[in-house]
Formats: sequence, C-alpha cells, structure tokens
Amino acid sequence: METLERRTGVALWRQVADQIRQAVLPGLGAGAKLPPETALAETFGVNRHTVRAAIAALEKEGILRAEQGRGTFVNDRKRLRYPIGRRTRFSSGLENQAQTRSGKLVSSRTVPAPPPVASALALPDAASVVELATVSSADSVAISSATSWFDAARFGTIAEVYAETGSITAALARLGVADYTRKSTAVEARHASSEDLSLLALSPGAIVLLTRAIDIDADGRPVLYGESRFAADRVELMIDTAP
Amino acid sequence: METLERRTGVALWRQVADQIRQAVLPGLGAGAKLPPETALAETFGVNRHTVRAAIAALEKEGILRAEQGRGTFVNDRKRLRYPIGRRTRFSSGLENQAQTRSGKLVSSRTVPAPPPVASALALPDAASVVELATVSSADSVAISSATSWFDAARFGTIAEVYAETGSITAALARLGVADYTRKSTAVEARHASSEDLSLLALSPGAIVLLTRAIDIDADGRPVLYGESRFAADRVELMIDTAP
DNA sequence: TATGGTTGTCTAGACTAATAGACAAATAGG
DNA sequence: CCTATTTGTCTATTAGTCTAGACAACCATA
Repeated sequence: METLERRTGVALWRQVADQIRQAVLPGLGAGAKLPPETALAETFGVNRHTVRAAIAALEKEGILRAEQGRGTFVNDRKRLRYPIGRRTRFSSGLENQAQTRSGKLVSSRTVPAPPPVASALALPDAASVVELATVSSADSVAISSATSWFDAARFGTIAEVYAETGSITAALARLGVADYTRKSTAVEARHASSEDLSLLALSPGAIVLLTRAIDIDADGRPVLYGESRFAADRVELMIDTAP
Repeated sequence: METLERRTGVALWRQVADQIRQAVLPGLGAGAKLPPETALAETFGVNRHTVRAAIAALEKEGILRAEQGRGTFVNDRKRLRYPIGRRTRFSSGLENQAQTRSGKLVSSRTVPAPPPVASALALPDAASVVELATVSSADSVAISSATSWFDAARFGTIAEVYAETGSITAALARLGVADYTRKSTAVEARHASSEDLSLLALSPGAIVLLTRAIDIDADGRPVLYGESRFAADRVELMIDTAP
C-alpha cells in the first residue's frame, strides 16, 4: 500500500488517487466513509495536502464526495458489462443495463484505406473507404468513442444512414447486410487521447479500453473494421467464448 | 500524434515516453532510427530537454539506444499477442512469439472463499480455497501477474505442483484434470497497483489489462477462478470468438 | 451548547519539472 | 579534412509539486 515511487514522472497525488480508486474503494461499499485525510496521509506516508489533491481529483471524476465537517464518502458507480462475442452489438448488449442507448455521428469522410484497414477489410491498398467517428452512450453517459471503416464501393452512404438511425446494425441492415458476426477482436489499454477525453467527458489521465474488431457478413466477407475506445471506469468487457 | 495533457500529475517527459513507446515504435522496425530530438520536440510541442528525459527513460527500459553523433535507435520489443479463447493457455498461446515461457509462484495460502470466488467456483460460501499468486514471463520479461483460486478440497496441493512445473495446465493435469476450457472472461483496464508495479517491473502510472476468468473441466465443473493483470505496454489480448 | 473530529484555506519554503539558450563531442558524407 | 547533423552537458529562469504548520468552517453528539 505505501509503495509510492518518487522522481518517476508521476506526481505523488496521482499515485495516491490511483491507489485509493483501485485498492481502497473496492473494499468499501457505495456510500461508505473514507478514513480521514490525516489517517490516509499517514498510511501513504505523504503530507495531508497531497492526499487532499488526490481526493480532489477523485471528486472531479465523480467517485468521491467530500463534505466539510462530516467526512469523505464513496459515490455509487458500477461499471456496465459490455459483452463481446460472435454477435457483438452495442445496443442489444446493454439493453438490460441501461434504459436508453444511442449512437451519435461525430464526423465522417471518405479516404484511401490506410494499410491496416485495407488488410482488415481484404481490400486492395488504394481502395476507398468511409471512415466514421461515433460516440455511443447509455442513459446519456458516453460509453465509447469509435472509429469505423467501411468499403466505400459497398457502403458509400453509410454515414447518412448511421446519422439517422444511430446504430451500425440498423445502418448495415438498410444497406443490405441482414446479419453480421464478429470475426476477431483485439483488446489493448492506454491513456485516453485528448480527443477521447472530450468526446467521453473524461478527466486527464483516464484509461480507455481499446478494441480493434473485424465484422463479417454471412458470406464471410468483411463489412466493417472498427476501433472502439471504452471509458475504462464505466465499462468492463465481458468476453463470450461459448461455441 | 496525440496531444499532451498538462497539470494532470503525469510529467510531460513521461507522457512523451509513453507515446513514443506506444505510437512511434510500432511504426518503426527494429534497428530503425528515431527522428532527431529537435524534430520530436517540435512534433510533441515540448522542449528538446523534455524529449531527452523521455528518451533517457526509454533507454533505461532497454527499448531505445542513443548514440552521440549518430542518432537514437530502436532496440525493438514488440507487444506480444496473447490469445483468449475457449482453450486459453499461457505457454502454448505464446509459443510462436517467445523462446522461453515460465511461471513463478509468488505466494500461496489457503483461505475461506471470498463471495465472488465462491460464486465463480460454484462452492458454498465458507468453502476453503487455495489462493495462488503467480508471475508469468516470456523471454525473461514479466508479462502478467495473476491471482488464482482453486477448490481446496479438490486441489489442495496445487501450490507445490505449480511451484515445480511453473504451469497451471501441467499442475492441473497432474491433479487429474486432463483438459479444461474457458467458460468466461471479463476484461478491465486500470492503473497498476504498487504490488504489480514491482512484480512486473513497471513504472508508476503504467496500465494493466485485468482479466477475470473461469475455467471448467470436461464435465463443466469450475476448476479455477483467476484474475490476471497484463502489462498493457507488453501485451495485447487477441480474442478468438470462432465457434 | 460545549467539545472533538473532520474538511477547507492560507502562508512559506524546499524540491522537481519544463523552458530556453549556448556550446562541446561524436559521427557521417562529401 | 571540412561541414552539417546529431547527441551530450552546462547554466539560468519559471512553473508546478510536496512538505509543514496554523487556523477557520462545519458537523455530530453528549
């Protein structure tokens, strides 16, 4: 617990905040009272002001709430479980966990396929692809920010259709893809970029889960290559490996 | 190129180092030459000395090598792809990507099952379980730190057997589980705890991919519940959703 | 209402991080 | 052998982080 490292480029208050978030909070229920600042300062071996900076950061993230004279308390914030399997769909995957789900088009453009995209979609190198930037939300909380690429020859109008429907599944259906399945998913984790910070309304230093996925139609043809960045403090990925 | 965030408790030189490691190096092969410090400073929008601090950190990590008068070069160390599917195994999953794989027992103890463990293993609430803390490495680089729980009534001696073999698969085989498959896997991402920082030799602020998994035997009985924490800068998870 | 416990605010000083500029030292190429 | 390029070292200044102490503001409760 008290293993903080100095002179490593990460401020002590941020290390304390990270440890409180992941080590202290899981042991306490929602609404529980945090130990007083002086006690935390002693257990972490830092000054009380350093603990205060950590708590202020966690307060801005919305997971703590300090009340003068009473103490500091844990806000309830459970993570959504986002299922990933052969039939991965944003909306239906969260339908039991959120009242409303929505997708918003941030931007779209048609570009020559970058090499990894061309290879994922099995297109020639200079092929034209539609690039969609979207943000998906559940109960009006932004969950993920995604960039998706589609073969422009086959799905040239998908941006307009997505803007109307707010759903990839619905947009593909209207463009003739009755069904599609997940071919592969890779997962990484990194610090959120400044763009994702604003799209997902995160605080600096926040983590995103990044998935890179290929979806194929019933004939096995790739229809979509996408990179999704999930706010790691709002979502966990539930991987379904059932046959 | 991503923008840098100021006043977030993470020093600019560390952010630059993280971005060079994650974004710049994958685009360059082993032995490639990095752009000169002045050019990097300009693209990142920081002072040359800040870039130098970042390069010095990456040099200490062993992934860069600066030579006066010539330039700075990549020592290559690409991310491993760790496959997750119905038959997830540490060693065989990485056999094509690393010369040597090994598992080391950090500690073990027998405890009453915490509620989530009992529920995952389908055991009564007060059942006794063996808790194993292990670190797995590939080519002598620590890849993941794991905590695994086993029914003590069935696998009471697994700690000793694991310590000998360095492999969960081998240990289970010797205890009568000829085969097992992955029932479920959940993936989260978080900042590394101080314990994982030291076990995985990471720098503070580093990210880990956390998987929580249940493995079952041929009869469908849970044999193991485990939490693995992968160093996110060394591994990506490759999810196999094939039938 | 008096008291002890807790968070909020302020000041001050030591240390770390970031910027800026100048020049030395080593290398590669003409 | 020059010259341009690149990394290495040094000094100085400004901004941010951490520590230390003191006290105010607020709350619960005896």
